[in-house]
Amino acid sequence: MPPLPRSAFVTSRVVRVCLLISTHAIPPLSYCVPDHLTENVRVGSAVVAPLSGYPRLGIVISPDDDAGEYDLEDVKNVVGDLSLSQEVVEVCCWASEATAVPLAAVLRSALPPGLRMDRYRMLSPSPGWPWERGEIVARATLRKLLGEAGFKMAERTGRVEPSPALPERGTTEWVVLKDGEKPDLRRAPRQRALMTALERYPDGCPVWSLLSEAGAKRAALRQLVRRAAVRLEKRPESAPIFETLGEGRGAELRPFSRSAGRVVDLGGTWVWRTPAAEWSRAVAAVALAASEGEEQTLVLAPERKAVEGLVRDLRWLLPSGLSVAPYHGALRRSRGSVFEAAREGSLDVLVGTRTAALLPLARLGAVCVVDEPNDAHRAEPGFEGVPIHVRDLALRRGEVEGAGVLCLSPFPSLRLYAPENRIRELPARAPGNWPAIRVVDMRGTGATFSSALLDECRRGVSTGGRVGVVANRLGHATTVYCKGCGAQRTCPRCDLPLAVHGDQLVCGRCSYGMRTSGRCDECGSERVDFVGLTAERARTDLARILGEPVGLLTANVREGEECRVIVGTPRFIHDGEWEIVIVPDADSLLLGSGMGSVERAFRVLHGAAGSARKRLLVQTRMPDHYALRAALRGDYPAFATAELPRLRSAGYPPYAHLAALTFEGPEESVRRAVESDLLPALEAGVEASELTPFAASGADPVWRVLLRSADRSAVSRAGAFAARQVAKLGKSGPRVRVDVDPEEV
DNA sequence: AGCACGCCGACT
DNA sequence: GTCGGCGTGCTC
Repeated sequence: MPPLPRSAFVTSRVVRVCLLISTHAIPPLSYCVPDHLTENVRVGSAVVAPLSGYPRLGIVISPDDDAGEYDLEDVKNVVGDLSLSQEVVEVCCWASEATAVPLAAVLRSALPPGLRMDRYRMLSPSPGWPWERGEIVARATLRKLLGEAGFKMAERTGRVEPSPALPERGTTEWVVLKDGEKPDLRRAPRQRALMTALERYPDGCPVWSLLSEAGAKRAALRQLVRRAAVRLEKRPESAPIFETLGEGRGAELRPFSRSAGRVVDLGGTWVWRTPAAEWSRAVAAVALAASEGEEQTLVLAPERKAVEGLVRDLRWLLPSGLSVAPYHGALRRSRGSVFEAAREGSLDVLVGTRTAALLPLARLGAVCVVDEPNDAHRAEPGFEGVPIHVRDLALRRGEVEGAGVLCLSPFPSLRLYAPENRIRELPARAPGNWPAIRVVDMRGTGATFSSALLDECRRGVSTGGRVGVVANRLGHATTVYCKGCGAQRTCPRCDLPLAVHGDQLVCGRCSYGMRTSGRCDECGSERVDFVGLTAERARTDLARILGEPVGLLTANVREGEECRVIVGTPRFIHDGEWEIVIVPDADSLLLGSGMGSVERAFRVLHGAAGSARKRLLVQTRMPDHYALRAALRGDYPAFATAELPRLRSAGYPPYAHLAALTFEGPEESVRRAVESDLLPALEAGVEASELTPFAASGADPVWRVLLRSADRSAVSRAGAFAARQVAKLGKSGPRVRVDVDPEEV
């Protein structure tokens, strides 16, 4: 059972408030709590507090009993509907420290997104103003009628104060069945599917939901409107909170309930190596176990699509009487009501993307991180969201809120799985099917495609099966290796693969650089080449040789989906169903220069095997590579045992922590910021790489410094320090992005 | 001397 | 985020 919550009410007269101004320049400030507010102010409360005489919004982050001899201002008011839980505040404070992101920015991501921060409450209107006391008015309206100076005066004198509003409800288009004669739909299967689905909803159904349920396009619906079988109408957007519908389907969850029960009953962090096909049932079992103890479950999935799939599955898997809601960016305005339901405790299961990781839940019982190693679980630094992997937030939340945390993946990230983390493991579940494996040794061949590969494609095509060809991700840093012997250019100091930056080979760890040379150091061959077969090239070459159209599936391109042979990036091949899967260039995966590239290679190969029904063919010049061998056997523990010591000796997470500082600006200013400000200020135990030029995207050159330490908080402190220094230089100075423990360097 | 402008630090 | 203080540099 989770521990009882500590008393959240603040007894002290002074509290520390983090104003919601995202800058490194304003630390949390102390304010007095006036008597009439003591009942309402607690850790997590959203309050109005003055800064330079202006009322601002902030979150109470702690009591402050020993607040020096300061002449403190009073907290002006408490904003209802917005407060966070004490536990979420604690996790936010930790996340701010861990990521070097201002606390205000982290707190914002725990508040409902789409919050209208430009709303003001009319406290005491001047005579003649067209507003009533208590009315909510937009800032723009106030400015227009009062003028800039008049508005500021109104703020200063306390006639208005900020009062953020939850996003207003929008409207949704609904389909309603019309009375009367049904049209003849014998030759219109799509329309028929729509009608059958719609008959289950006598009161109508939102268009988007009906279309996805019936698997139909808008065109089919339009036909039905024309035939007067249905009509469309706008209705106020309803909260996307769904009742569960499962009846007597408990049998499907039974194989999972024992493990799920352990997570919920014992708490703590768990990994469960489970194939993707079972995630919905595993999550449902956890949610069911939590709901039996009257607790809520937070499910975190990497993308919107995965969220929606899980919501759909959970509706049917969980017994009726529970509620499930999705939460992701695309839901826009309707997120407000989900936020509210989660916070007040009326929602049983919330399934969301990383934007939901910090959402306050009244009685959090379990957190599930679905597809744990997926990079999409982490926001890119500099974009919306806190640049930290959801798994790290979930672990911390579980600890603070006394909730069980379950990470699901057939191959958890090693930074999670490392035994030093003392994370418990549930009995792994084997994939239902493992294909026959064929490894083609490409040593001594200059060809891209072996005859075995081409035979396999032809066989697949002739027997009517689908063939999936895994190509590498596009635009990733490549390395250089010898096509004769398979030897790779490595850093003489670190023995890690060198990455290509223009005509330079650069070590991602120590910034050692050398020029590319055309000859192999090992065998003298001149067949030194860039690693990496791009998806487009694989597609055109294969199509030419096979004399057969070949499809292409990547994040940006979807072409020829009906083809028998399809080249795709790992994600799209893993999600598909294939008779035969081919990895034509395993080496570019195994030889990647990044710290996680071997781990990623393992996942791509393991995942490729998992998505092949009959056969997996892999071309390589390193047939004995430990990661390749372990992946093709589906042996994750063997891989972890081999790879973890490598991570340790290379000084990568979880054994050491990195902060990647990316500066943008003229060389001189960047050098000054790094060499005279940052480097002398580094704590003992934090080492810095040299300042290296980095691929520039805009007008200004981009530079990168890596900080490394065994102590995670030391690198993030250094990162925050750099951010503060650069913030002081203002617009004229360089810009910096801090990425603590990036998934990739 | 008097004023515009920009940088810097304080604000609790 | 917003303001005021202060230095610089230019003008009357």
